[in-house]
Amino acid sequence: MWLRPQRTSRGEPPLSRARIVEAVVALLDEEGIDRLTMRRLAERLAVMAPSLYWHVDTKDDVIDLAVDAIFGEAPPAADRTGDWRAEVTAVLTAWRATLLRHPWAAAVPARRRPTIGPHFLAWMEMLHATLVRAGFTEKGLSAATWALYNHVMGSAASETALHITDEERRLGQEQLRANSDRYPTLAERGYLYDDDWDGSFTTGLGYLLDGLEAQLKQAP
Amino acid sequence: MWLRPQRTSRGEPPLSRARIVEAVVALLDEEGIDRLTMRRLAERLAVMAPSLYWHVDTKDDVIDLAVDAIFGEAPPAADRTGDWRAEVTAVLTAWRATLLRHPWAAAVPARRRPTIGPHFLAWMEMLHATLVRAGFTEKGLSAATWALYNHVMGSAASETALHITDEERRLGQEQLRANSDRYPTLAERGYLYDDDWDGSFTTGLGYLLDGLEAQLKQAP
DNA sequence: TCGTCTTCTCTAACATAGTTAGGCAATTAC
DNA sequence: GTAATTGCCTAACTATGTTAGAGAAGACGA
Repeated sequence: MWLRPQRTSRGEPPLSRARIVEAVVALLDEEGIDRLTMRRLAERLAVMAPSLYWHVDTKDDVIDLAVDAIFGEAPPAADRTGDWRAEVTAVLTAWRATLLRHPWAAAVPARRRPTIGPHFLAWMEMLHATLVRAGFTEKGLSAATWALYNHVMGSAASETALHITDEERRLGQEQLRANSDRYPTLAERGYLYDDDWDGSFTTGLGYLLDGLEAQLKQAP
Repeated sequence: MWLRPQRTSRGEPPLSRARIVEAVVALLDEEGIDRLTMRRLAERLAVMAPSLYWHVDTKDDVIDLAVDAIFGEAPPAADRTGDWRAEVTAVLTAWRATLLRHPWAAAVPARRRPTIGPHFLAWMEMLHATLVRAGFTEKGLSAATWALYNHVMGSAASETALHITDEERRLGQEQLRANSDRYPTLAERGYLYDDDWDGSFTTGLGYLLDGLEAQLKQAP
């Protein structure tokens, strides 16, 4: 008994959901989602893995908490300029920045249940409210929301998942050229040739907003 | 020796990469990606798990093969009507149908390396070529490709991942209403309220195409 | 025809994972 | 002061991806 280390003398605060969340985000940022294990997470908290299960039900819960946590870092700004295009752009740009700060995050929702954490919902509320004020209703609102949602999430997911090295890019180009009969356009222009993700996001968002604006003017 | 069953007398064709691909797609379709294990896949082929590794390097390879295989089922149609909007719509609609036939597929690329299987590349070539014929070049082409890519993949991923039961939807609505001060718009209109995925896809695609068309007319 | 080589599957096993059971100290509640 | 609760621990179970190495069947050359 006397040989065992005293728990409270470790100097660190006891385990708590908040500390777990903090630790898992740090772990994901530093090592990526493949290296997230309950044991590694526990180690970071100077605790044994099963202890985590007192505060959390499953590993999936931990991931859900992590995703919601990053959306809580920078709550959506709410400057109602009256210019809905600018507002949507601002929301989505900040949204995207959050996802890129935590490159593991964009891929998570695609594979799992709907994200319904409070912080994420705040962003969704922001986007939704802006579109409602812009004049969208019913099906148009739904389609606009999903299109914009897919654009942010998709572009962030693409950017973070599709990173390849120069060597891989070179090899890919080689393969394409070797099969230029099957892929003439790709062989000529390249595939995954463009690294200007910011530009693609912004330009693509512009396309979408142009289309949305036209829709609004047509049926207001 | 004589007691052991003879291998070739099992009546089934021997293991091959093609048979593995066929089996993994069936397994994924029937049981989903969470239930894909090398042992279960092997069982389906009346083989022990380690035997698979003669034909395949890792489990990820198997998944890559599966994804590419489904894109080979229905090779992209190539009716060049001259109407690029109709052509893009046709390609993306078929693309989406493929993803929805195999609900596990849309989530895969988001998490992994770029898809560069031959069948998938054929679809990408189709989309790319259509946009090139429509008049897109350089940055605009890249942005258009990614925007459309994200729209198909994203909408299919959303549709297949975000399915919730009526009970869950009811509970979610309840939660939102209980917090209607934080989420006024969502509480009123609902979140995940709309099941018209087809409609959202088509309408959203319309927005995008409108925006793309405007861009083309502006700077041809 | 014999032996050797290649091909392919098997058995056995390892390391790592998520998760559960149950114990035990510290703290809190009465 | 005793009893209940909290919250962490050790030990262990099951599942999974993957490797090592044995061995059978056929191919192939002498």
